[in-house]
Amino acid sequence: MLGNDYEGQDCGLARALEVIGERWTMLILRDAFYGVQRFSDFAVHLDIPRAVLTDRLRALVERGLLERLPDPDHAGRALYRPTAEGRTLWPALHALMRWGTEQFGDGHAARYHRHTVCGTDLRSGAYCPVCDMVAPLEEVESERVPTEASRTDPVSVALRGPRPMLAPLTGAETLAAAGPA
Amino acid sequence: MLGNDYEGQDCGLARALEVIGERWTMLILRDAFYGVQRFSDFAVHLDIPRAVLTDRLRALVERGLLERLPDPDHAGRALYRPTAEGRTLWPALHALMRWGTEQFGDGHAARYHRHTVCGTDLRSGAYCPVCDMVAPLEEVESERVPTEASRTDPVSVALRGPRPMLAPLTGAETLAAAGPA
DNA sequence: CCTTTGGAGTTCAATCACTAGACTGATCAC
DNA sequence: GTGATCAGTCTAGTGATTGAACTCCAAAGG
Repeated sequence: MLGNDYEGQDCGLARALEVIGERWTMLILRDAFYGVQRFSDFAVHLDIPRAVLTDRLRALVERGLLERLPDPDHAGRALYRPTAEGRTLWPALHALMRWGTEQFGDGHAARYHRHTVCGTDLRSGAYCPVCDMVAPLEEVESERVPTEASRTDPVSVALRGPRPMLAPLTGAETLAAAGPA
Repeated sequence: MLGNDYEGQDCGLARALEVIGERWTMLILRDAFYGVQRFSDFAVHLDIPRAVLTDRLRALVERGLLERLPDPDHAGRALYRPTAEGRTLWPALHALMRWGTEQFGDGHAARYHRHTVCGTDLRSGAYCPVCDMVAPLEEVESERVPTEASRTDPVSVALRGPRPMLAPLTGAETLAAAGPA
């Protein structure tokens, strides 16, 4: 959406938006947090034009929020994974996600995020009130409450959970979901 | 940037981005939280094309995040203020702002947000660790640490603070700042 | 070896959004 | 009434996004 820069603005928010404010970028990061790693899985799950996906992934890798590494199972293909720096966006992203579901929660499905070490549902900003800390992605599992309107693509099905955040979507998962209909 | 919708995505994040994901929208809300209320003040502070500002303000009013009311001091002009619903975005916006300043904190100025009832600096998500609560905008004051590179427009100067969030920028403030140079 | 398939892009024309700047109509200070 | 300011609108030019078609490569099947 944005495309670009807010050069006149000397505020952290403007800096943040220059990196993650473009259309699709936050959704790509969200998927990466959920364990999506392959180009084709992002594309299927997001319904995003591939040219845009290519561009956004490249930008995120350039910015150091994702890392691109060769897929051990398929020569010539790449996997995209959140870097440590990228994972620092988790609380902010969670806060936005929560706001969205709270505002429009009626007809839309909710997704729960739980702190695995204590079983507590996270508050806005991925804060665990029991442990008094921001729950890092490695300690979070998520589950989707299904609705009639849920997407049925293999990636959406595989991500219904409950499953740990960051756990890579395996080929078996997406194939099984797509599988013998 | 975005322009629009992510209709296929049944996720709170997508819903949120449909409302506040367009270019400029979050910066407009941020300014509104700081007390900017007049069209011209938004325009001066953001360096935003006026056609876009008109459009975004209209959309935010339509969505119920801002309210538009007649300016008591100037017939025919309007003021824009965050609604209660709009203010629920504060924690998410604060989290993003914090992330931006942390990522690029070196050369760029920081802005502090303090919980006025206890004097504590807020954590990401506007959380006050001392009071164990999210500090609502009404209980927050902010202050800008000035740098050489700071903007010098009247609105930026007036917002340096310390000053309470939501406190309206008066005509006197912006005039005094612009004043006898 | 040859062909086919599917992933991961790239390229392209058409569309849509954003931008800067000129313009308008209303209000206000003088 | 004149000029200035504000809050917009309009318009033309630019840039980003889109969907479809195209390419390149690796692996699988025969």
